[in-house]
Amino acid sequence: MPTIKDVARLANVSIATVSYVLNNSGLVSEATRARVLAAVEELGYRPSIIARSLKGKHTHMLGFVLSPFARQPQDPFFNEFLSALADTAASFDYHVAVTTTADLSSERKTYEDMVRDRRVDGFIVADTRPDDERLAYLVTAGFPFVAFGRPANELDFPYVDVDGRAGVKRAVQHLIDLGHRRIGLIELSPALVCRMHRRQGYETALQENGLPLQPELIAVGGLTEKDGYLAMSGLLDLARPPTAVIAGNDLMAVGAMNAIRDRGLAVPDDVAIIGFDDIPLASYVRPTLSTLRQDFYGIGERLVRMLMALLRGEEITEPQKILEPTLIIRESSGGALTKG
Amino acid sequence: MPTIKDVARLANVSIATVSYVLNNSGLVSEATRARVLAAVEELGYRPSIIARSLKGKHTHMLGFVLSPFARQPQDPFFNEFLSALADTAASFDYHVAVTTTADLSSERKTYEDMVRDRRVDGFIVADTRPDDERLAYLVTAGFPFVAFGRPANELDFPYVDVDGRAGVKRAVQHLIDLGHRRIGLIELSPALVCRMHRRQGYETALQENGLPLQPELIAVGGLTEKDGYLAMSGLLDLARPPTAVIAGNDLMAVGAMNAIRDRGLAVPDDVAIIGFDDIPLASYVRPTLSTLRQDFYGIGERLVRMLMALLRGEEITEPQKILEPTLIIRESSGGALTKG
DNA sequence: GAAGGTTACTTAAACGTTTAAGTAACCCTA
DNA sequence: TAGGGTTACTTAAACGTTTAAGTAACCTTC
Repeated sequence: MPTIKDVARLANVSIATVSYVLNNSGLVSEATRARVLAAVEELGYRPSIIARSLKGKHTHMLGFVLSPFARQPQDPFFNEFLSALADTAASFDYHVAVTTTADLSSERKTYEDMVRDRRVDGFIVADTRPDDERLAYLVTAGFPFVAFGRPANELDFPYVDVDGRAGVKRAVQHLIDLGHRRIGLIELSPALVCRMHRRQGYETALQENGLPLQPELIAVGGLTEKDGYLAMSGLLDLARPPTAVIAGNDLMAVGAMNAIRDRGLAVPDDVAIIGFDDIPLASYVRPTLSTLRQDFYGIGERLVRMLMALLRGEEITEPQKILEPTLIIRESSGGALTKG
Repeated sequence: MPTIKDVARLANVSIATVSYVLNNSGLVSEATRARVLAAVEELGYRPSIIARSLKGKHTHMLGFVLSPFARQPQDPFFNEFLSALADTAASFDYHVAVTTTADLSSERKTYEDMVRDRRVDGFIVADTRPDDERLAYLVTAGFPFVAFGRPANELDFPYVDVDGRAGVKRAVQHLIDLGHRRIGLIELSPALVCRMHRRQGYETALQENGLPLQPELIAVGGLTEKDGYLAMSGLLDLARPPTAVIAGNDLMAVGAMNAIRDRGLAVPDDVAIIGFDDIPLASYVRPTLSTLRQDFYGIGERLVRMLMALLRGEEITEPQKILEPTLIIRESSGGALTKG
């Protein structure tokens, strides 16, 4: 591996001159510049990022810590989002360091360690939570980061979020338009900030249509297919079960569909279902799942751009960006069938 | 951020002594060691990995490059495998740098860049291919790496692979035992080494049971659900379609099931299906999918352990490890129904 | 009681960069 | 023609570690 010294020797200049040429700083004559560049080419020289990092104060690394939530193997969020992070980071000559945490209690320590070890220049944090220790730590430590998801409190940082309120409201409206009057909600885990906004969308839609809010139609869900299965079973046990249900994510929606089928009922004829996310599974499952689409790739891309601006001290164009999810109507909501 | 100098000053020793204490090398008296450790504690000192990396020759980073194959959002391989890499690396105080490549042509360059920039100490390469440029490059460059998958040629490197031959053979035997005589195969992409072994398993099983090899029952597949759908459609167009089909992976198996259903036929009554991988989708889909399970998490874990041994110059216990996939019998093969 | 060994340190160089400060040559300008 | 400015470099320090080499004190051993 050639170093800057080898280049300097070959070009017959000092290492400082080589550095100036490479960084386009300082005053270097055209002739010398050409000689240095030729030497660089001949030796196949690449500056050591490590030496650069030691001198400057950046590592050219972005951190992404997998939370116990996102780590569920069936969650394709992971895949699309991470691809976006890596792709976009690469376009800035950055890389993404991925770490995991076994449990929530060690999560804060993981962030602290990465900060103290100066492993990364900034973080991308996903799935904001109420009382989010990660956000609290990073804000007080003054360490650069961006988040997928809003804060639950008054913490100030750049983020991208999806408008769960508007999304769920539109989904409920769609079901009401189809004639449904008893609409259930299988909620996301209370550990996620976005649960609150979705609940608001649900309540607002009912209210605007003059429908009563019936607490028994709101089931505590979670994250997994099993959570959805159990929540739906509970709703079906009611004296008057809902005729349509919105689930907090697609995984739970699929679980709900299985629960309905296992009772000998049909989707969407007996119960219509709408999910959230538009994971690939949504179009594989039969009946295909109506859902609210989040563009994970686009969100990841936008987050990295924001973080890069932050690191460079540039102005962030839209430091708090809310994106609308798209209602994708497939078979499970009955809308496509009724119309077509 | 305190440095080793601050610790040395506080403990009233030289920085060399601090370093010796921290690395458990050199001779340091108990009293001095205790004083240094106290100073470290008081200041909350952490050694700079960057400085360490500059001195030593390692970055404490492992590289994983997402190939255009693995990057398909619906491929849950990604998720489980990467979690394993990150988890296991963390247990060695290592991190995983994830990079993507837009297309195959730029892939080699991505590896070269990471090597030349000394970004990582070693690589984990997934999904070996015939004429694999990545392997060829890393072997000739003498850069440490381990692979998920065997080489197609005589290249020598440590790897973990799944015995696709034995797996498919067992699956075919299972179908034969259920009475099937016309068994089809939807192959994986020819760009993957493992396709060949699976084909061998298919052919061997037919042969051992005295069944003829009928080339028209072998369909060129690919990787995605769509590939499976198209391949199955082709098989169903035959004058005498197969009564059972093995697919190269679960995604294609699901595609095949949808193709069967869209013709008004039933799984497993008209055509039995067995997939490969046991992705989470396999148990969500109805009928649930019989498949050959690969333990992606376990494989990732094993690979990192091998790579760490390689980096430390230790002996690798089993440098070429072949694992048996497990045949998981669910509804789509008809076996469970017949028996139960 | 001097030679040699051990113990417990310190000094200083090195890793590969960046960059402030120094310098020498040249060209203006008054 | 001395003083000052510009140009085009070089020198050397610094970033935070590791580690070979040096050193001084003490302990053996014969």
